[in-house]
Amino acid sequence: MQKYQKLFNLLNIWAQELTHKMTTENILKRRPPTERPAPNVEKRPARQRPLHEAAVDRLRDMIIEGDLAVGERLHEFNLAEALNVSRTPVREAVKLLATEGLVELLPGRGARVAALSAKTISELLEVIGGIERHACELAAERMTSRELARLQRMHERMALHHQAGNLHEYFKLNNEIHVAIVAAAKNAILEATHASLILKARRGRHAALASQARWTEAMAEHDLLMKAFAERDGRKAGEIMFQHDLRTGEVVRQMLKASEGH
Amino acid sequence: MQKYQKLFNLLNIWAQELTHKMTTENILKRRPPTERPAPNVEKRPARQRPLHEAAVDRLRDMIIEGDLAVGERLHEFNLAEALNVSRTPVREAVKLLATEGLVELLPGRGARVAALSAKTISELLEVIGGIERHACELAAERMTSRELARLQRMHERMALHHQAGNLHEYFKLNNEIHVAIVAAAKNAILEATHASLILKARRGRHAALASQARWTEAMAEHDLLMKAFAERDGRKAGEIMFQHDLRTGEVVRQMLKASEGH
DNA sequence: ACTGTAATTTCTGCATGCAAAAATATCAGA
DNA sequence: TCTGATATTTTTGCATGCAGAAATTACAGT
Repeated sequence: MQKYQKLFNLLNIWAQELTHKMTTENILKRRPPTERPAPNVEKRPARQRPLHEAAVDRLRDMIIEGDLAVGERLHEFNLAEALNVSRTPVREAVKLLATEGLVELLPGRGARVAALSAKTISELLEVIGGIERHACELAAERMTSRELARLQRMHERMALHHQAGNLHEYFKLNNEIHVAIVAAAKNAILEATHASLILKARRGRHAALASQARWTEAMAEHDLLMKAFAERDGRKAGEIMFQHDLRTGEVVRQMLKASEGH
Repeated sequence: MQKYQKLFNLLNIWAQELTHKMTTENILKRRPPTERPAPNVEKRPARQRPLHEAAVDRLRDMIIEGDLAVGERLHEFNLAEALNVSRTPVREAVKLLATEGLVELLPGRGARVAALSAKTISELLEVIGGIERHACELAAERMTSRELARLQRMHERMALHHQAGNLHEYFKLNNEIHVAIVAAAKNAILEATHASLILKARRGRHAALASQARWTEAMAEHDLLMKAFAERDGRKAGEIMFQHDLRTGEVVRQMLKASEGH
């Protein structure tokens, strides 16, 4: 709980005071070159990935998985301890998550986990729907036959998981299919925009996992979607996708609404 | 050029060494409450806006306005000096600009201004087109008559600027109209997504400023757009907007292509 | 008990220290 | 003069210091 942090710092100052002169001398009299190679060999910092990046990912997961409750304050010190880094990378990570909309910056008071209201998830899926509709239209024109075939195979595997009642695998493939369609549109900006929105929507995704009725319905919509792609009818595919997303949004919205009411 | 930074630091250490004990004592013997109010009165930190935020905006402008050339390395120390802050807020700002796509992070080597290729601007405007088409459809349904009237007035003012040959004011209003239409769609996520894309596209905007032929054409398209809105025909408005954006994209792309070739 | 105020503690925001990586300069040997 | 090794400088990435703001607690006066 970071009690007496100031006192802790003070003790550190005393400790440093004692060793300060030595440290300064170390800087002045640089280590002779002869002894440099040896000690460096055993040292294995082994860090290729920047800490702030790891921090972003860890924190994002913590928020999406609900480890950090909505509205909870993000304490730099505590998070830094939890992630075993200093406050600096944590601060950078929090700023990034703020641009993603996962956390809310309180000027002068840090940040807290942003609320994910039923309204927000609804808006999110409306936008995702628009983007995926656009992606379908472009993909129908631009996708190679290889890509189309791959999509078909993914779809079939998803159908198998549906029949087997394997909800988790079904959802995973479902997500991959959506991503693959956007990728087939061959527009990097579209892909990146979509990815960032999908990420935010993931927070509400677990809510959708609960609806069995919607599951079967969604499967049927995906069937129609693949038919439209087979005919290379982008307009039709887009419309199906759009409605598919809007319906998903409505289901998630109602579930969140119900849990909000409670 | 940050020559001899290390030496500079070293001198600082010596200076601190001299005052260190005093500082420590100041911390121990906290200032008595009686003399606290007085010295604080004259102090005017006068900073309500976080430095890192100001840094983001300044840097973004510098990149968009071309003060920082494409591919140029971003040196924390230099930028910090230029903006009169320390490296910390600069680092935070650079990270944010990286998520916006304006700069490119080079792991272990800082960052550089990201290239804005003809392809990228083309993709950007394709996505913006898709989003604005969607916005038109939603706006036609959701916008109030007040909003529609306001849009009409903006359009008329823009037409005046067009006739007067006032390019700068024309573009400003043009931008405001696009933003207003997206706002009328009543979807905060859509609005935010659009805003962030527009921001990136601003980098290529000055290129479009040059084309007089496109200017007149674009004005005609806006006329059609307003007619469609008057009829509350979202589908039609959306299509017009989409084509409008694609054409703008094509013009900017060709201009950038030409300047790339040089 | 309740409210407002002062004292205390915690926390944020920024500055700066420092080790190690990267870039650059130096120079010996071909 | 070029090449490659080595020394030097610069730069980054992270850790940590510290002032002041915010939050909390303690407490006096009602």
